[in-house]
Amino acid sequence: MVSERETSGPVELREAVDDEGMRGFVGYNIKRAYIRVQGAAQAALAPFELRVLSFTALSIIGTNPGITPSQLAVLLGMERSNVVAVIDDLMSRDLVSRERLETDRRRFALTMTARGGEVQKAAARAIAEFEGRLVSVLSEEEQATLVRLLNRIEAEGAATKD
Amino acid sequence: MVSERETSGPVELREAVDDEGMRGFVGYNIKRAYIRVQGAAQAALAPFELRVLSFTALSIIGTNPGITPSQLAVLLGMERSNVVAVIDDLMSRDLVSRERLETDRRRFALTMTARGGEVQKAAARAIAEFEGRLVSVLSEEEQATLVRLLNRIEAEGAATKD
DNA sequence: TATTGTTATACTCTATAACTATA
DNA sequence: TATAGTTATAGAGTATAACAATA
Repeated sequence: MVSERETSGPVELREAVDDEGMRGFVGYNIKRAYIRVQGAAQAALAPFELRVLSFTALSIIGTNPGITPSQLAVLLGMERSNVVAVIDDLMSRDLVSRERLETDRRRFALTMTARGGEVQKAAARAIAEFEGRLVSVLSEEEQATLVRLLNRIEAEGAATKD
Repeated sequence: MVSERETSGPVELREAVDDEGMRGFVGYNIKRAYIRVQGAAQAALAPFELRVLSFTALSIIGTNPGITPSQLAVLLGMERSNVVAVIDDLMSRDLVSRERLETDRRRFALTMTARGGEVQKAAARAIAEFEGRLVSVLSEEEQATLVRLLNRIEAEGAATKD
């Protein structure tokens, strides 16, 4: 059994360190790139007082008028219970409104307000601009390739899990 | 000014919903793929009672013997203060050990123990297996392309930020 | 009985501020 | 004065369990 230190003598400061050992994991590389893009999105959304999650919820409600909180939870990949606060926040700022379904009074139909549409549109432009500063190091074709490869991994993950 | 609902009459359940409106953002696609791969890594590490962050720290210490907590924090992309608990956990389980630097007694040199090396090796195999179930939908060449494209975005983010 | 929205709660992850010991 | 490690704390993000209203 080897001991914890291979060499003996005084311990010296290691000036150069790196994460090369982790780069073999595809997931690690995805994570690192994700952190950068997430940071850019947060910075872009800050002036609108929106978080990435809130913006995503707002956008999905906008393109899916009448969506219920439960359906939204599935798309956001989170529990129903955690969607409540997101919707409450968007409603309190008049970005989203809701209405009970007459056919099933347990459910609510969510819709984006006119004000919500304006905010969403401006926020989307801001994200595209900030994200573009990073992503534009890739050509349009490379961006399309990247998204296609990522989507295949995501789809396989869904297939494995569900 | 348009009203919140374009159509009038009773609200009906929208059976089909989707997130197509978000797919135009490269970051959204990165995030969704990341969630899948992160989930696979968590599942792979569960038997070892390691979290993704702990495994990453353990691996980096293993390939950078003598690294200090501050240097580790930089590589992990987090604050020094949050590294403390990670190191404490790894040390309490005899996966990592530390020793004060004689040249600067404020700093600690971190090293992986023999036991840590065994656990890291087994955990790395488990992650590679679980991650492989997702990533193997891509050819080796496609995987390399994916990593290369992600790394360029990450590098641009670092350049923009730092 | 089952489902939708909701509340309460806890745990993880992360950032900030302040402390200590060393430099 | 400045830096390394540490502690305390707070804010997001997320999961689980239990409840009321409705089906």
